[in-house]
Amino acid sequence: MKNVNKTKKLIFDAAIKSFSQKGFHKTTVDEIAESAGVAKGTLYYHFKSKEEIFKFIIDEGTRIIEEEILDRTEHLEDPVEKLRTICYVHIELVTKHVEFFKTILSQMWGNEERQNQLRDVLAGYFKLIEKYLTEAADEKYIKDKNMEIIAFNFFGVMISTIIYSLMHREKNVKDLADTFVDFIMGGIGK
Amino acid sequence: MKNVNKTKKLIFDAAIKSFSQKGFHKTTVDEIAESAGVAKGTLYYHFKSKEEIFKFIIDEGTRIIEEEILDRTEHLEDPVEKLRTICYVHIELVTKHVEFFKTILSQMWGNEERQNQLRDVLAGYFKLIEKYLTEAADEKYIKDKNMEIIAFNFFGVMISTIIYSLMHREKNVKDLADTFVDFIMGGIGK
Amino acid sequence: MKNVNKTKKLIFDAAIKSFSQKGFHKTTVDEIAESAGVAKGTLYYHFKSKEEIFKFIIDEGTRIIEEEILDRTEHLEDPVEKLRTICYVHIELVTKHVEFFKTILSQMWGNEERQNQLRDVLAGYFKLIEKYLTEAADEKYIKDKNMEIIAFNFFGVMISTIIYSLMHREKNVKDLADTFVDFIMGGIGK
Amino acid sequence: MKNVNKTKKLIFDAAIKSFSQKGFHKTTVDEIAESAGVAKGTLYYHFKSKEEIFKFIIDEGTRIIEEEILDRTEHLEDPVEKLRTICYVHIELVTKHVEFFKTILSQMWGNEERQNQLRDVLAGYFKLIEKYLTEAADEKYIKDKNMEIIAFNFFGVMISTIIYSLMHREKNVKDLADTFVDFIMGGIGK
DNA sequence: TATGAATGAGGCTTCATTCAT
DNA sequence: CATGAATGAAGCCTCATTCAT
Repeated sequence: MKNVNKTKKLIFDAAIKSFSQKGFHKTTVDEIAESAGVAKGTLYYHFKSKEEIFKFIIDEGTRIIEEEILDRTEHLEDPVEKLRTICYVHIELVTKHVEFFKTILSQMWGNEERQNQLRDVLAGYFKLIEKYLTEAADEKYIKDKNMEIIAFNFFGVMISTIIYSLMHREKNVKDLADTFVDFIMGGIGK
Repeated sequence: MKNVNKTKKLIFDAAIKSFSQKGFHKTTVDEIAESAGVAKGTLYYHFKSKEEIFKFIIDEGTRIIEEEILDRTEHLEDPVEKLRTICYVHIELVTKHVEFFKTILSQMWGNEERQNQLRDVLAGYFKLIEKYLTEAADEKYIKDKNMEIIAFNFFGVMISTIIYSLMHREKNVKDLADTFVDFIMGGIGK
Repeated sequence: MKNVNKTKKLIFDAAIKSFSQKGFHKTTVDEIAESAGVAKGTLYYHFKSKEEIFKFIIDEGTRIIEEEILDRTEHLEDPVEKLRTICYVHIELVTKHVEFFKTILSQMWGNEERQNQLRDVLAGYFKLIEKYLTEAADEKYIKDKNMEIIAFNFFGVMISTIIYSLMHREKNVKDLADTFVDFIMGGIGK
Repeated sequence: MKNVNKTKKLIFDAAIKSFSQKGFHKTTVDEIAESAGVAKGTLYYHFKSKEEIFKFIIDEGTRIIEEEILDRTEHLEDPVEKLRTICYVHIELVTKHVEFFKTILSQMWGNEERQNQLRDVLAGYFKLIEKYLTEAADEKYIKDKNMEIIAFNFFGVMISTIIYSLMHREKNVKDLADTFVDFIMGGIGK
């Protein structure tokens, strides 16, 4: 993280924890401050507003995810293998940072400024997935479709996997990932 | 709708409109009352609380959706045709009631009482999709997988379609539905 | 006062007292509420904001002053007599509502919205004085000058009288008024 | 200025600018520090408090004004000419330092310690005007009245000129000054 | 001398809910 | 059934001041 000293990190950690567990609106600034072990004023010294904290978290979060994906895929040659790896990485990340994803999912539907910004950030992330899909299609490994919407579908299946594990407290990453990949690659038809 | 007189219906309509456009927390009781053209006290005469109104909407909404699905599929014989129709119906419904779905999507992730109840309602709805999937699998029309998780994936792809149309203001229901079905049935692999 | 029920009047009275004694910024909403004997929420039920209360007071105050002036002058024929009476009325009012005038005087110099509005209200009041001055000039009772600026000077002399009585705790209205009138009418030159 | 090194002067200049434009309460210490180009801590090294800065400005400001008046009048013999010059000097100063005067005018009405001190300073300034008036009266050049209150009226007319120029954005110093002198010397009566 | 991160009291405002009519 | 005035807890944010470096 850049431009982040110790105190700001404390606030960041406290905030992501609260936002994830209780959502944006239910999380109070007092709570974050107390949880971070700093005074409320300190929080406002480092962030302009509650919204600003949220945005900072989203930015950092997506950055971390994108980095992880790059790290894990750049040494791979086979496009399909890359996609498969992306699936695995996603399931891992989602399982590891469930609360972070829930925060995003609860905030991406409205029309408040914060929510529009969130969708902008996500758009960049979708573009990344789209890039990988296009590469695979270019080399004839997958169907040549409207890759933009396919990228969204990819995201959708991932979401559904979260919901499933949420509702069933399923923690077996390997199984989840395999089902994910199967579905993505082959659909349900015979 | 049962046990719903004229005034209660007014409140219901106003509430769904507000929740859809602004989310649960950002919608105020004053707003609903004003939009419904009744006094705030009246609203509390018909509903115990703001949460109660929300729950009422969710219950009614899912009931309507389920009814629509049944109406449109019960005369069909071919299981795959049924699934295909469900896809179409969903895209239609989502496009028609996009605000209602956004409301659900923003509220299904947290751990507040209201949100847990919402997930319970959704569980019933997932079961319905699962039933159709199982029927199709039983008759060897589709792959025989863990139908529970497939039902969730089905939901996920639908969500992603909402996001896509949200971000691109795409309104062509036919195209969206076709992409949806293709993806569901065949995945992306060659 | 119009559209003012009992509670709103209570708030009005409490607010004018506080604003006058402590100025706009030093007066807290809690204070007004407590002094009015109502809950803070009640205050916001009747007024949109602290600024709104202030504006309401200014509007009512100037209205009362203008009414008093009209009441006391409309039966008079002689223009100079009218002016003289206006002087008396002003000194009386200022003496009676010293705190109200101090509030105005402390708030009329800045560029905040509230302060611009205040000056707009005062402009109307200045116009009233100007009207009387012009009448007197038309009938050759006083010098024919730029009556607009003379109206302001009139106001200025009044202010200075407040300052004087403020600093010397002078309460003799009659004497103050006579000095006021003398100065206005004849200046200091021989 | 005495005991004023470079840094303190920077703060002084920044503070007077801010106080003038936004008033005492609306001006923040951060703002002054930033505008002065120093850290907030530095500001507190040179001044004990925000109030202290304000007081320092008032003291310096009135000192400068008094000096200017003395400079411009001490070589004059004729008392009336002196008064006339004082009028001109005032209008010039007010026009030149309009923000400084607005600051004073907004702060001279309350009962906070700072405001009481301000009135004390002003009292000295009024005494100066009174001195000139008394001299002129002694030599039979102007009416022999209660010179104390006349000094205040003098101030009042000056204030009204500020208001006028504020409201009309009138910048013609010469005209304003002439009207000022005329009014002071001859009043409005015929 | 100078800095700027940290503080926390205190301010304004919102809003779900109640209750007397 | 319906009303709407009243409530007060709780939320977000500001800002003068302090203090360790």
